[in-house]
Amino acid sequence: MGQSIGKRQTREDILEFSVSLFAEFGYDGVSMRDVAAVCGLTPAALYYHFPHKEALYLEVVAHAFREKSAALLNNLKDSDSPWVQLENFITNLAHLAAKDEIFLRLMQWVRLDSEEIRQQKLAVHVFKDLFLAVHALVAKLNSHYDPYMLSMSIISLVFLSSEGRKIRKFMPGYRPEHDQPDVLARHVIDLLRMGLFQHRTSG
Amino acid sequence: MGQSIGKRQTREDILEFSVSLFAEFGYDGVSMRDVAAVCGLTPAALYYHFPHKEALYLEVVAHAFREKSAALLNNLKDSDSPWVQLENFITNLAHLAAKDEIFLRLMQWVRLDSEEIRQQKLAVHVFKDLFLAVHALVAKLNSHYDPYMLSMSIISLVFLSSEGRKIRKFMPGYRPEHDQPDVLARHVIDLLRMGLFQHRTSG
DNA sequence: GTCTATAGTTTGATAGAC
DNA sequence: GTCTATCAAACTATAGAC
Repeated sequence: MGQSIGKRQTREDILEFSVSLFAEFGYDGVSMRDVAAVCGLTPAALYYHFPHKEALYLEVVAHAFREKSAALLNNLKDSDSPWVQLENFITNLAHLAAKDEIFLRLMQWVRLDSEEIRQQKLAVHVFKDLFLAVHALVAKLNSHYDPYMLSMSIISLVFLSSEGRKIRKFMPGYRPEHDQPDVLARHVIDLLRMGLFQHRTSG
Repeated sequence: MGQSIGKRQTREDILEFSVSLFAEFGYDGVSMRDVAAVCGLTPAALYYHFPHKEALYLEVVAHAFREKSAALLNNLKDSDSPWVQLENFITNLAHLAAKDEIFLRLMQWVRLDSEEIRQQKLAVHVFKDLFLAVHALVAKLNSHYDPYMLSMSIISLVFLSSEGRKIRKFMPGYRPEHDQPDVLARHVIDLLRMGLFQHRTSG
Protein backbone atom coordinates (compact mmCIF):
# COMPACT_ATOMS: atom_id res chain seq x y z
CA MET A 1 0.00 0.00 0.00
CA GLY A 2 1.74 3.20 1.20
CA GLN A 3 3.96 3.79 -1.79
CA SER A 4 4.07 7.55 -1.62
CA ILE A 5 5.30 10.06 0.93
CA GLY A 6 5.86 13.43 -0.68
CA LYS A 7 2.84 15.49 -1.66
CA ARG A 8 2.45 17.56 -4.86
CA GLN A 9 1.61 14.63 -7.11
CA THR A 10 1.43 15.07 -10.86
CA ARG A 11 -1.38 13.46 -12.87
CA GLU A 12 1.00 10.74 -14.03
CA ASP A 13 2.08 9.97 -10.47
CA ILE A 14 -1.53 9.32 -9.55
CA LEU A 15 -2.04 7.08 -12.58
CA GLU A 16 0.99 4.98 -11.73
CA PHE A 17 0.14 4.73 -8.06
CA SER A 18 -3.41 3.60 -8.70
CA VAL A 19 -2.98 1.22 -11.64
CA SER A 20 -2.24 -1.79 -9.44
CA LEU A 21 -5.30 -1.00 -7.36
CA PHE A 22 -7.66 -1.02 -10.36
CA ALA A 23 -5.91 -4.10 -11.79
CA GLU A 24 -6.43 -5.99 -8.56
CA PHE A 25 -9.98 -5.01 -7.61
CA GLY A 26 -11.57 -3.55 -10.73
CA TYR A 27 -13.53 -0.33 -11.13
CA ASP A 28 -16.25 -1.07 -8.58
CA GLY A 29 -13.78 -2.60 -6.15
CA VAL A 30 -11.70 0.56 -5.77
CA SER A 31 -12.91 3.70 -4.03
CA MET A 32 -11.55 7.20 -4.44
CA ARG A 33 -10.48 6.90 -0.81
CA ASP A 34 -8.36 3.86 -1.73
CA VAL A 35 -6.71 5.72 -4.59
CA ALA A 36 -6.14 8.77 -2.42
CA ALA A 37 -4.55 6.58 0.25
CA VAL A 38 -1.92 4.99 -2.02
CA CYS A 39 -1.12 8.44 -3.43
CA GLY A 40 -0.72 9.96 0.03
CA LEU A 41 -3.53 12.41 -0.68
CA THR A 42 -7.12 13.05 0.36
CA PRO A 43 -10.03 12.23 -1.96
CA ALA A 44 -10.65 15.94 -2.46
CA ALA A 45 -7.17 16.40 -3.93
CA LEU A 46 -7.96 13.74 -6.53
CA TYR A 47 -10.87 15.79 -7.77
CA TYR A 48 -8.50 18.62 -8.56
CA HIS A 49 -6.76 16.41 -11.14
CA PHE A 50 -9.72 14.41 -12.45
CA PRO A 51 -13.37 15.45 -12.81
CA HIS A 52 -14.74 12.11 -11.58
CA LYS A 53 -13.85 8.48 -10.88
CA GLU A 54 -14.58 7.17 -14.37
CA ALA A 55 -12.26 9.71 -16.00
CA LEU A 56 -9.49 8.65 -13.64
CA TYR A 57 -10.09 4.98 -14.40
CA LEU A 58 -10.10 5.47 -18.16
CA GLU A 59 -6.82 7.37 -18.00
CA VAL A 60 -5.29 4.71 -15.79
CA VAL A 61 -6.16 1.99 -18.30
CA ALA A 62 -5.03 4.00 -21.32
CA HIS A 63 -1.76 4.93 -19.65
CA ALA A 64 -0.97 1.35 -18.69
CA PHE A 65 -1.81 0.02 -22.14
CA ARG A 66 0.28 2.63 -23.92
CA GLU A 67 3.20 1.80 -21.70
CA LYS A 68 3.10 -1.96 -22.06
CA SER A 69 1.91 -2.56 -25.62
CA ALA A 70 5.20 -1.54 -27.21
CA ALA A 71 7.13 -4.04 -25.12
CA LEU A 72 5.04 -6.88 -26.52
CA LEU A 73 6.42 -6.62 -30.03
CA ASN A 74 10.06 -5.58 -29.76
CA ASN A 75 11.32 -9.10 -29.33
CA LEU A 76 10.78 -10.48 -32.83
CA LYS A 77 13.86 -10.77 -35.06
CA ASP A 78 13.24 -11.23 -38.76
CA SER A 79 16.62 -12.91 -39.13
CA ASP A 80 15.30 -15.99 -37.30
CA SER A 81 13.21 -18.67 -38.98
CA PRO A 82 9.43 -18.40 -38.51
CA TRP A 83 9.37 -21.34 -36.13
CA VAL A 84 12.19 -19.95 -34.00
CA GLN A 85 10.42 -16.59 -33.98
CA LEU A 86 7.23 -18.26 -32.83
CA GLU A 87 9.08 -20.14 -30.11
CA ASN A 88 10.65 -16.91 -28.90
CA PHE A 89 7.35 -15.08 -29.06
CA ILE A 90 5.57 -17.71 -26.98
CA THR A 91 8.37 -17.66 -24.44
CA ASN A 92 8.32 -13.87 -24.24
CA LEU A 93 4.54 -13.84 -23.96
CA ALA A 94 4.63 -16.36 -21.12
CA HIS A 95 7.23 -14.27 -19.31
CA LEU A 96 5.24 -11.09 -19.78
CA ALA A 97 2.06 -12.74 -18.52
CA ALA A 98 3.90 -14.13 -15.51
CA LYS A 99 5.85 -10.99 -14.67
CA ASP A 100 3.36 -8.27 -15.48
CA GLU A 101 0.32 -9.47 -13.62
CA ILE A 102 -0.99 -5.94 -13.38
CA PHE A 103 -1.22 -5.62 -17.15
CA LEU A 104 -2.75 -9.09 -17.48
CA ARG A 105 -5.47 -8.42 -14.91
CA LEU A 106 -6.22 -4.99 -16.32
CA MET A 107 -6.88 -6.62 -19.69
CA GLN A 108 -9.27 -9.04 -18.00
CA TRP A 109 -11.20 -6.21 -16.35
CA VAL A 110 -11.50 -4.35 -19.63
CA ARG A 111 -12.81 -7.48 -21.36
CA LEU A 112 -15.49 -7.81 -18.69
CA ASP A 113 -16.50 -4.17 -18.41
CA SER A 114 -19.96 -4.36 -19.91
CA GLU A 115 -20.68 -0.67 -19.68
CA GLU A 116 -18.86 0.97 -22.55
CA ILE A 117 -17.82 -0.04 -26.03
CA ARG A 118 -14.96 2.41 -25.74
CA GLN A 119 -13.24 0.24 -23.19
CA GLN A 120 -13.60 -2.73 -25.50
CA LYS A 121 -11.84 -0.73 -28.18
CA LEU A 122 -8.98 -0.14 -25.76
CA ALA A 123 -8.48 -3.87 -25.55
CA VAL A 124 -8.73 -4.19 -29.31
CA HIS A 125 -6.09 -1.53 -29.70
CA VAL A 126 -3.62 -3.48 -27.61
CA PHE A 127 -4.67 -6.90 -28.72
CA LYS A 128 -4.51 -6.11 -32.41
CA ASP A 129 -0.74 -5.59 -32.51
CA LEU A 130 -0.24 -8.79 -30.62
CA PHE A 131 -2.61 -10.67 -32.88
CA LEU A 132 -1.10 -9.35 -36.09
CA ALA A 133 2.39 -10.43 -35.10
CA VAL A 134 1.27 -13.99 -34.41
CA HIS A 135 -0.92 -14.08 -37.49
CA ALA A 136 1.95 -13.18 -39.79
CA LEU A 137 4.15 -15.82 -38.20
CA VAL A 138 1.76 -18.76 -38.34
CA ALA A 139 0.72 -17.93 -41.88
CA LYS A 140 4.32 -18.64 -42.90
CA LEU A 141 4.52 -21.79 -40.77
CA ASN A 142 1.61 -23.97 -41.75
CA SER A 143 -0.94 -23.83 -44.51
CA HIS A 144 -3.31 -26.47 -43.18
CA TYR A 145 -4.79 -24.44 -40.35
CA ASP A 146 -6.79 -21.23 -40.56
CA PRO A 147 -4.18 -18.66 -39.44
CA TYR A 148 -6.85 -16.64 -37.65
CA MET A 149 -7.93 -19.57 -35.49
CA LEU A 150 -4.37 -20.73 -34.99
CA SER A 151 -3.34 -17.29 -33.74
CA MET A 152 -6.22 -17.21 -31.30
CA SER A 153 -5.31 -20.67 -30.08
CA ILE A 154 -1.70 -19.79 -29.41
CA ILE A 155 -2.61 -16.64 -27.50
CA SER A 156 -5.28 -18.54 -25.57
CA LEU A 157 -2.86 -21.25 -24.54
CA VAL A 158 -0.48 -18.75 -22.98
CA PHE A 159 -2.92 -16.21 -21.58
CA LEU A 160 -5.67 -18.33 -20.05
CA SER A 161 -3.15 -20.49 -18.24
CA SER A 162 -1.67 -17.33 -16.76
CA GLU A 163 -5.00 -15.68 -16.01
CA GLY A 164 -6.33 -18.72 -14.21
CA ARG A 165 -3.30 -19.03 -11.98
CA LYS A 166 -5.18 -18.52 -8.71
CA ILE A 167 -7.84 -21.08 -9.60
CA ARG A 168 -5.37 -23.57 -11.02
CA LYS A 169 -3.59 -23.74 -7.69
CA PHE A 170 -6.49 -25.65 -6.14
CA MET A 171 -6.76 -28.26 -8.86
CA PRO A 172 -5.42 -31.80 -8.43
CA GLY A 173 -2.00 -32.29 -9.92
CA TYR A 174 -0.79 -28.75 -9.34
CA ARG A 175 2.91 -28.22 -8.78
CA PRO A 176 4.65 -24.87 -8.22
CA GLU A 177 6.67 -25.29 -11.41
CA HIS A 178 3.44 -24.93 -13.39
CA ASP A 179 3.66 -21.22 -12.65
CA GLN A 180 7.10 -20.86 -14.20
CA PRO A 181 6.81 -19.12 -17.59
CA ASP A 182 9.52 -21.29 -19.12
CA VAL A 183 7.63 -24.44 -18.19
CA LEU A 184 4.41 -23.09 -19.69
CA ALA A 185 6.21 -21.95 -22.84
CA ARG A 186 7.88 -25.32 -23.35
CA HIS A 187 4.57 -27.14 -22.88
CA VAL A 188 2.78 -24.93 -25.40
CA ILE A 189 5.62 -25.20 -27.92
CA ASP A 190 5.72 -28.98 -27.63
CA LEU A 191 1.98 -29.26 -27.96
CA LEU A 192 1.94 -27.05 -31.02
CA ARG A 193 4.81 -28.84 -32.66
CA MET A 194 3.79 -32.41 -32.10
CA GLY A 195 0.22 -32.69 -30.92
CA LEU A 196 -0.88 -35.61 -28.81
CA PHE A 197 -0.10 -38.57 -31.04
CA GLN A 198 3.42 -37.88 -32.13
CA HIS A 199 4.68 -39.67 -29.04
CA ARG A 200 2.71 -42.88 -29.17
CA THR A 201 5.49 -44.81 -30.88
CA SER A 202 8.46 -43.20 -29.17
CA GLY A 203 7.08 -43.16 -25.62
CA MET B 1 -35.40 -7.17 -15.62
CA GLY B 2 -38.83 -7.91 -14.14
CA GLN B 3 -38.91 -11.64 -14.68
CA SER B 4 -41.03 -12.53 -11.68
CA ILE B 5 -44.57 -11.75 -10.60
CA GLY B 6 -45.75 -14.22 -7.99
CA LYS B 7 -44.33 -14.02 -4.49
CA ARG B 8 -43.35 -16.97 -2.30
CA GLN B 9 -40.05 -17.66 -4.02
CA THR B 10 -38.04 -20.73 -3.22
CA ARG B 11 -34.29 -20.54 -2.75
CA GLU B 12 -33.80 -21.98 -6.21
CA ASP B 13 -36.11 -19.43 -7.78
CA ILE B 14 -33.95 -16.66 -6.36
CA LEU B 15 -30.76 -18.31 -7.63
CA GLU B 16 -32.13 -18.60 -11.14
CA PHE B 17 -33.53 -15.07 -11.22
CA SER B 18 -30.27 -13.49 -10.09
CA VAL B 19 -27.69 -15.52 -12.01
CA SER B 20 -27.86 -13.33 -15.11
CA LEU B 21 -27.43 -10.26 -12.92
CA PHE B 22 -24.21 -11.50 -11.35
CA ALA B 23 -22.99 -12.78 -14.73
CA GLU B 24 -23.51 -9.36 -16.29
CA PHE B 25 -22.20 -7.04 -13.57
CA GLY B 26 -20.18 -9.18 -11.17
CA TYR B 27 -20.31 -9.38 -7.40
CA ASP B 28 -19.60 -5.71 -6.64
CA GLY B 29 -21.80 -4.54 -9.50
CA VAL B 30 -24.97 -6.10 -8.11
CA SER B 31 -26.73 -4.93 -4.95
CA MET B 32 -29.15 -6.88 -2.82
CA ARG B 33 -31.76 -4.36 -3.96
CA ASP B 34 -31.08 -5.32 -7.58
CA VAL B 35 -31.49 -8.99 -6.80
CA ALA B 36 -34.66 -8.32 -4.83
CA ALA B 37 -36.07 -6.36 -7.75
CA VAL B 38 -35.67 -9.14 -10.34
CA CYS B 39 -37.17 -11.60 -7.85
CA GLY B 40 -40.15 -9.37 -7.15
CA LEU B 41 -39.19 -9.19 -3.48
CA THR B 42 -37.80 -6.71 -1.00
CA PRO B 43 -34.18 -6.91 0.21
CA ALA B 44 -35.41 -8.03 3.63
CA ALA B 45 -37.03 -11.11 2.13
CA LEU B 46 -33.70 -12.11 0.64
CA TYR B 47 -32.16 -12.23 4.09
CA TYR B 48 -34.71 -14.81 5.12
CA HIS B 49 -33.28 -17.21 2.54
CA PHE B 50 -29.59 -16.26 2.69
CA PRO B 51 -27.57 -14.99 5.65
CA HIS B 52 -25.65 -12.41 3.59
CA LYS B 53 -24.78 -11.33 0.07
CA GLU B 54 -21.67 -13.47 -0.27
CA ALA B 55 -23.59 -16.64 0.62
CA LEU B 56 -26.16 -15.80 -2.04
CA TYR B 57 -23.47 -15.15 -4.63
CA LEU B 58 -21.61 -18.36 -3.84
CA GLU B 59 -24.79 -20.38 -4.19
CA VAL B 60 -25.68 -18.65 -7.44
CA VAL B 61 -22.34 -19.54 -8.96
CA ALA B 62 -22.28 -23.05 -7.52
CA HIS B 63 -25.82 -23.70 -8.74
CA ALA B 64 -25.05 -22.52 -12.27
CA PHE B 65 -21.86 -24.52 -12.46
CA ARG B 66 -23.28 -27.71 -11.04
CA GLU B 67 -26.02 -27.55 -13.62
CA LYS B 68 -23.65 -27.04 -16.54
CA SER B 69 -20.79 -29.30 -15.53
CA ALA B 70 -23.17 -32.15 -14.78
CA ALA B 71 -24.48 -31.89 -18.32
CA LEU B 72 -20.95 -32.01 -19.68
CA LEU B 73 -19.93 -34.99 -17.58
CA ASN B 74 -23.07 -36.94 -18.47
CA ASN B 75 -22.08 -36.86 -22.11
CA LEU B 76 -18.94 -38.88 -21.46
CA LYS B 77 -19.55 -42.53 -22.22
CA ASP B 78 -17.04 -45.01 -20.90
CA SER B 79 -17.86 -47.33 -23.78
CA ASP B 80 -16.15 -44.89 -26.13
CA SER B 81 -12.40 -44.78 -26.51
CA PRO B 82 -10.59 -42.04 -24.56
CA TRP B 83 -9.89 -40.10 -27.73
CA VAL B 84 -13.52 -40.23 -28.87
CA GLN B 85 -14.58 -39.16 -25.38
CA LEU B 86 -12.19 -36.21 -25.56
CA GLU B 87 -13.47 -35.24 -28.99
CA ASN B 88 -17.04 -35.32 -27.71
CA PHE B 89 -16.10 -33.34 -24.62
CA ILE B 90 -14.42 -30.61 -26.66
CA THR B 91 -17.39 -30.40 -28.99
CA ASN B 92 -19.85 -30.20 -26.09
CA LEU B 93 -17.72 -27.56 -24.36
CA ALA B 94 -17.57 -25.45 -27.52
CA HIS B 95 -21.34 -25.66 -27.90
CA LEU B 96 -21.89 -24.73 -24.27
CA ALA B 97 -19.53 -21.75 -24.50
CA ALA B 98 -21.24 -20.55 -27.65
CA LYS B 99 -24.79 -21.01 -26.41
CA ASP B 100 -24.60 -20.08 -22.75
CA GLU B 101 -23.05 -16.65 -22.48
CA ILE B 102 -24.24 -16.29 -18.89
CA PHE B 103 -22.21 -19.30 -17.84
CA LEU B 104 -19.19 -18.05 -19.75
CA ARG B 105 -19.26 -14.58 -18.18
CA LEU B 106 -19.77 -16.03 -14.73
CA MET B 107 -16.56 -18.00 -15.19
CA GLN B 108 -14.74 -14.83 -16.15
CA TRP B 109 -15.92 -13.08 -12.99
CA VAL B 110 -14.84 -15.99 -10.87
CA ARG B 111 -11.36 -15.89 -12.38
CA LEU B 112 -11.13 -12.18 -11.52
CA ASP B 113 -12.45 -12.55 -7.99
CA SER B 114 -9.94 -10.79 -5.76
CA GLU B 115 -10.97 -12.67 -2.65
CA GLU B 116 -8.88 -15.79 -2.79
CA ILE B 117 -10.99 -17.64 -0.20
CA ARG B 118 -14.08 -17.16 -2.33
CA GLN B 119 -12.19 -18.44 -5.36
CA GLN B 120 -10.96 -21.44 -3.45
CA LYS B 121 -14.47 -22.42 -2.39
CA LEU B 122 -15.70 -22.26 -5.96
CA ALA B 123 -12.68 -24.02 -7.39
CA VAL B 124 -12.76 -26.89 -4.95
CA HIS B 125 -16.48 -27.48 -4.84
CA VAL B 126 -17.39 -26.78 -8.44
CA PHE B 127 -14.54 -26.89 -10.92
CA LYS B 128 -12.79 -29.86 -9.44
CA ASP B 129 -15.07 -32.57 -10.85
CA LEU B 130 -14.93 -31.14 -14.34
CA PHE B 131 -11.19 -30.75 -14.21
CA LEU B 132 -10.76 -34.27 -12.87
CA ALA B 133 -12.76 -35.73 -15.73
CA VAL B 134 -10.53 -34.07 -18.32
CA HIS B 135 -7.48 -34.95 -16.29
CA ALA B 136 -8.37 -38.66 -16.20
CA LEU B 137 -9.12 -38.61 -19.90
CA VAL B 138 -5.87 -37.07 -21.08
CA ALA B 139 -3.85 -39.20 -18.68
CA LYS B 140 -5.07 -42.23 -20.58
CA LEU B 141 -4.36 -40.64 -23.92
CA ASN B 142 -0.77 -39.55 -23.77
CA SER B 143 2.03 -40.08 -21.29
CA HIS B 144 4.44 -37.51 -22.67
CA TYR B 145 2.63 -34.40 -21.46
CA ASP B 146 1.93 -33.32 -17.91
CA PRO B 147 -1.81 -34.15 -17.62
CA TYR B 148 -2.39 -31.09 -15.44
CA MET B 149 -1.01 -28.71 -18.04
CA LEU B 150 -2.67 -30.59 -20.88
CA SER B 151 -6.07 -30.33 -19.19
CA MET B 152 -5.61 -26.60 -18.68
CA SER B 153 -4.55 -26.21 -22.31
CA ILE B 154 -7.61 -27.97 -23.65
CA ILE B 155 -9.98 -25.90 -21.54
CA SER B 156 -8.09 -22.73 -22.50
CA LEU B 157 -8.31 -23.47 -26.21
CA VAL B 158 -12.09 -23.71 -26.12
CA PHE B 159 -12.91 -21.04 -23.53
CA LEU B 160 -10.69 -18.09 -24.40
CA SER B 161 -11.69 -18.30 -28.04
CA SER B 162 -15.30 -18.08 -26.93
CA GLU B 163 -14.74 -15.38 -24.31
CA GLY B 164 -12.93 -13.14 -26.76
CA ARG B 165 -15.69 -13.35 -29.32
CA LYS B 166 -16.52 -9.66 -29.27
CA ILE B 167 -12.88 -8.64 -29.51
CA ARG B 168 -12.00 -11.29 -32.07
CA LYS B 169 -14.51 -9.81 -34.50
CA PHE B 170 -12.21 -6.83 -35.08
CA MET B 171 -9.13 -8.88 -35.85
CA PRO B 172 -7.88 -9.35 -39.41
CA GLY B 173 -8.96 -12.62 -40.98
CA TYR B 174 -12.22 -12.92 -39.07
CA ARG B 175 -15.08 -14.76 -40.74
CA PRO B 176 -18.52 -15.43 -39.23
CA GLU B 177 -17.94 -19.19 -39.31
CA HIS B 178 -15.25 -18.71 -36.65
CA ASP B 179 -18.08 -18.27 -34.17
CA GLN B 180 -19.61 -21.65 -34.96
CA PRO B 181 -18.89 -24.08 -32.14
CA ASP B 182 -18.38 -27.00 -34.52
CA VAL B 183 -15.71 -25.10 -36.42
CA LEU B 184 -13.90 -24.23 -33.19
CA ALA B 185 -14.18 -27.80 -31.93
CA ARG B 186 -12.79 -29.26 -35.13
CA HIS B 187 -9.90 -26.81 -35.12
CA VAL B 188 -8.99 -27.64 -31.52
CA ILE B 189 -9.29 -31.37 -32.08
CA ASP B 190 -7.10 -31.22 -35.20
CA LEU B 191 -4.52 -29.11 -33.43
CA LEU B 192 -4.39 -31.45 -30.47
CA ARG B 193 -4.18 -34.55 -32.61
CA MET B 194 -1.58 -33.48 -35.08
CA GLY B 195 0.15 -30.31 -34.03
CA LEU B 196 1.62 -27.99 -36.59
CA PHE B 197 4.12 -30.24 -38.36
CA GLN B 198 2.09 -33.32 -39.10
CA HIS B 199 0.98 -31.72 -42.34
CA ARG B 200 4.29 -30.67 -43.76
CA THR B 201 4.66 -33.84 -45.77
CA SER B 202 1.04 -34.33 -46.71
CA GLY B 203 0.62 -30.83 -48.11
C1' DG C 1 -2.52 21.90 -4.92
C1' DT C 2 -4.09 20.12 -0.82
C1' DC C 3 -6.67 20.41 3.16
C1' DT C 4 -11.09 19.93 6.50
C1' DA C 5 -15.76 19.30 6.60
C1' DT C 6 -19.82 17.71 4.85
C1' DA C 7 -23.78 17.11 1.64
C1' DG C 8 -26.36 13.59 -0.61
C1' DT C 9 -26.70 8.90 -2.07
C1' DT C 10 -26.33 3.95 -1.90
C1' DT C 11 -25.09 -0.01 0.39
C1' DG C 12 -25.47 -4.47 3.49
C1' DA C 13 -28.05 -5.86 7.01
C1' DT C 14 -31.67 -5.86 11.03
C1' DA C 15 -36.17 -5.32 13.95
C1' DG C 16 -40.69 -6.16 14.38
C1' DA C 17 -45.50 -6.20 12.41
C1' DC C 18 -48.46 -9.33 9.81
C1' DG D 1 -42.26 -15.86 4.18
C1' DT D 2 -42.67 -11.19 3.15
C1' DC D 3 -43.48 -6.66 4.46
C1' DT D 4 -42.32 -1.51 6.19
C1' DA D 5 -39.10 1.10 8.31
C1' DT D 6 -34.67 1.99 9.50
C1' DC D 7 -29.77 1.88 10.94
C1' DA D 8 -24.73 2.34 10.44
C1' DA D 9 -21.33 2.42 7.26
C1' DA D 10 -19.26 3.45 2.89
C1' DC D 11 -19.50 5.80 -1.22
C1' DT D 12 -18.95 9.95 -4.94
C1' DA D 13 -18.52 14.51 -5.11
C1' DT D 14 -18.47 19.52 -3.60
C1' DA D 15 -17.52 24.01 -0.84
C1' DG D 16 -14.44 26.91 1.01
C1' DA D 17 -10.17 27.80 3.91
C1' DC D 18 -5.15 28.03 3.32
